[in-house]
Amino acid sequence: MSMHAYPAVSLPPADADYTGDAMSNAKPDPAAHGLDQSSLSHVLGYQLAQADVPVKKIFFKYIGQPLQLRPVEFTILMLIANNENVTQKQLSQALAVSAPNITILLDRLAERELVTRVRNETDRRSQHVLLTRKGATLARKAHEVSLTMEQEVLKHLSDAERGMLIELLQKVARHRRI
Amino acid sequence: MSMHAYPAVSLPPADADYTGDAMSNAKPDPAAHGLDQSSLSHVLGYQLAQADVPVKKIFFKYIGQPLQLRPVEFTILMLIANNENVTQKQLSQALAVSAPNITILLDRLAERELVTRVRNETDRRSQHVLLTRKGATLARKAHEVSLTMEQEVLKHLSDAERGMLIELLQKVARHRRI
DNA sequence: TATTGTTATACTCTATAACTATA
DNA sequence: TATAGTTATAGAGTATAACAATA
Repeated sequence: MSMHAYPAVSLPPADADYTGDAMSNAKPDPAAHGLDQSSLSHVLGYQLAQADVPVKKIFFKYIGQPLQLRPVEFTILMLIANNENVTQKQLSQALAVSAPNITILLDRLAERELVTRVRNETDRRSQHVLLTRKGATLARKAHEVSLTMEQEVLKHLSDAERGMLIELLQKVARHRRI
Repeated sequence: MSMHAYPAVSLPPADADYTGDAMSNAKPDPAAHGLDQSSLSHVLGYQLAQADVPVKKIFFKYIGQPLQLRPVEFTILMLIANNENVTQKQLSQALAVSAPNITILLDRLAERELVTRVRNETDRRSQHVLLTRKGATLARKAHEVSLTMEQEVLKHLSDAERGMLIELLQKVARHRRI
């Protein structure tokens, strides 16, 4: 009656019969705050959420605070910067953010004069979203900072581990294609 | 000032700088929805959000809907089930959820008669959170289902890859200080 | 004075429906 | 009739401050 479908590697904390006392572990997870998390160690969603805590904190330190950008806003700027004539519909689909939410997000960015909307003349229902000069400058800065930020996020991982982590996450994300 | 999660985004191309590894033969995906997302491929928070999309979807199918538990509620039940005399403060820290939010979450679980609070007699400021009989039954069921759920979440990964992914996420989570 | 937990408040994200303007 | 985008609204999540009880 094994709890884990996959083989234990070096770090995972406990096995199926582990019932008590998280502190008896040689390397207790600091994130656990002394709690036994063995019944959650196989739950990917839990591990994603735990990993997201320091990642968000570091994002806020490097980009959120200094550049006044939330993650979704940062992502939108990156996508607009790298895609000519992107429409709101495309952003909505690519970001899996509802159309009303995209409207509100772009309203806010437009109010800060970071983006503008230009009506698509070949199909006047849609609009192209563009960076202003100010927006392009901020996007460039944000991308630059993101490179430094990732060094802190992943500083305890080797280059091979970083690549492996990204690749495995993308493999999981591939489910979304369904 | 609240930070909202990275948006759910479709797959970006694989990291071009990653020199590869025998463990995975993943190849770059065609840009989703015709958008170039390469400027985000190195951003871990973005990759976490992507992976979280199918993970959440499958969670709701297996646990969220059938057992009427949101992810944070599921997690709380698991932690209470495996930790005697856990306090709200411990839950708050372990889950990185604010104290007021823990209060509200436990209020809701208590209203469903899944948990009870018992004043700690040695330090009457704190309370121990316990599962009721009904809560223990639900927690057992939820844990059982979570094992099946993970098989679907990770069905595209080999056993070695699953272990590696969990291990790497825990390594990132270890950044947490507090 | 500090800590545990609660209450109150405000702001954000999300989901949905209804609306417009175009096609 | 279908699509792109907007507006309106309600629900849920979370952050913060102020507060109570206890240490």
